[in-house]
Amino acid sequence: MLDIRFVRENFEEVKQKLAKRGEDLTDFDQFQELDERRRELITKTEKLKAERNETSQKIAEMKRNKENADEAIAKMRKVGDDIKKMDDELREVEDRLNHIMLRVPNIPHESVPVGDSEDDNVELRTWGDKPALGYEPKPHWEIAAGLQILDFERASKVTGSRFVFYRGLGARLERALINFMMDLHSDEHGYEEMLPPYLVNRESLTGTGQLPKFEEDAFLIEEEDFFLIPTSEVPVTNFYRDEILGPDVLPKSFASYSMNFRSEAGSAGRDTRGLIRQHQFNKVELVHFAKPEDSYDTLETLTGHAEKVLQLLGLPYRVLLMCTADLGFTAAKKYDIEVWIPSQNVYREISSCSNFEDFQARRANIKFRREPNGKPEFVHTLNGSGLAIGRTVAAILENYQQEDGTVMVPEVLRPYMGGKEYIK
RNA sequence: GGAGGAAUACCCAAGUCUGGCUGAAGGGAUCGGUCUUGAAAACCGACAGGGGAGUCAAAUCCCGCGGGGGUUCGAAUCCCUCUUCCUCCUCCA
Repeated sequence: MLDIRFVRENFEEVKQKLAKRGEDLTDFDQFQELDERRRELITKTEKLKAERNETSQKIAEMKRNKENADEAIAKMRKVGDDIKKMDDELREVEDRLNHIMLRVPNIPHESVPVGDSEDDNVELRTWGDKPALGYEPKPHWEIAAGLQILDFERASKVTGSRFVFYRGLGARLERALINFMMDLHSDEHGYEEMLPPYLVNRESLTGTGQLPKFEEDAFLIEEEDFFLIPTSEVPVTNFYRDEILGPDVLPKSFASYSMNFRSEAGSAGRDTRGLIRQHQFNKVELVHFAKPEDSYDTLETLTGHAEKVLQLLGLPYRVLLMCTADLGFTAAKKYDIEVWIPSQNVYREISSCSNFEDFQARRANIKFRREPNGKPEFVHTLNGSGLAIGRTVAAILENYQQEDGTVMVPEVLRPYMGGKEYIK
């Protein structure tokens, strides 16, 4: 959520910046009117409340002195009615204002390139050599079928499309990657390890920005009004919701492994085969809470941590700076890391590292103090995948495939795979 | 799932029955000071915060006793509702 004061004082500038994202701003135009009406009602109603408080004290005094207070009481009854009416209108105005503000996306950072589509994203760097296979690379689902390590068919029988059974060394590889990444981030990169709840309430999804605008993307347990998490970002960022962190807490970073659940509404027909787009997938997520002046340095560090995983696994990748059109709702700046997928001859997103500045902190009400008795300020939140496990498995199967149908195990994973050099 | 109990400030805790000088007692922690070579102890002092309206900035005012409603001239206190926690029973990995 944007700072309402900032929006009030810089309305045209904000509008202009949001327009760069291609936002529909018809509702946003009501902001000024509602904001003004709100403050007008607050002023009036507070004046009456002050009068009521004062007179109530007098009534109490009169009662103690056994004097007659009927006249004052009658007068206050009328004032009470007026307050109630105005408070009702105020509530309605605030609801409408809130409705608008919760749907306004973040303002892009000045270093973000303006663009109309994903074609305007900027490739910053590439890493690694694409494997020279000397034959037509097989897609990972074919490799997996040959090795009997993934079973999509039985998963559709048991559940439905976009689900999968991992079996044998496939399951072992998935588990190895989770452990490898969690060890790397907690032992080498200084993250505190975390295992979060997989179900969260509405407030949490609102805090990180998935609600109210993107409810159809999440799975809902209607009975309890709980949502399956689409990413650890949601529970871990909301870990500090409605809190004021002491001076010694920041910077704080968590590495969280979780299963993630996404409805993939609107993605029908895309990536229907293989591990790329599943309703359920494992991911190690890196979440940072930073002081405002540090958050852009933190974004670089965070991105480096995600890249490190790919480097150690020996998987070729590139890093993109996302343009204004491809930023997503909550980010002020975002890097995507894309891994090389030989069978498709393209790079595919495997990590997304974002700085939300205080956008999520405002929604989730997460603050910190610089001094023990200092004024609370909003923290900056960031997160990035470190990495999406399913897509990493796909990348390993394809980049490490051998002509005989087996797959070499990247060296760093062998200790996690019982020393095995090949999946065969 | 059944039966009870509880939620007050950073922590503990009185106040709730019986609504009104409660501007929420008291203790601990914390911070500042005295003392000390330094520290502890003791003593002295500070200690509701947070949000909002307002203003150049203030002053001032509003809200606030788990969340949300309600009753009343007036609510920590009465009513409704939700959430969380605790005890016992039942069930369970």
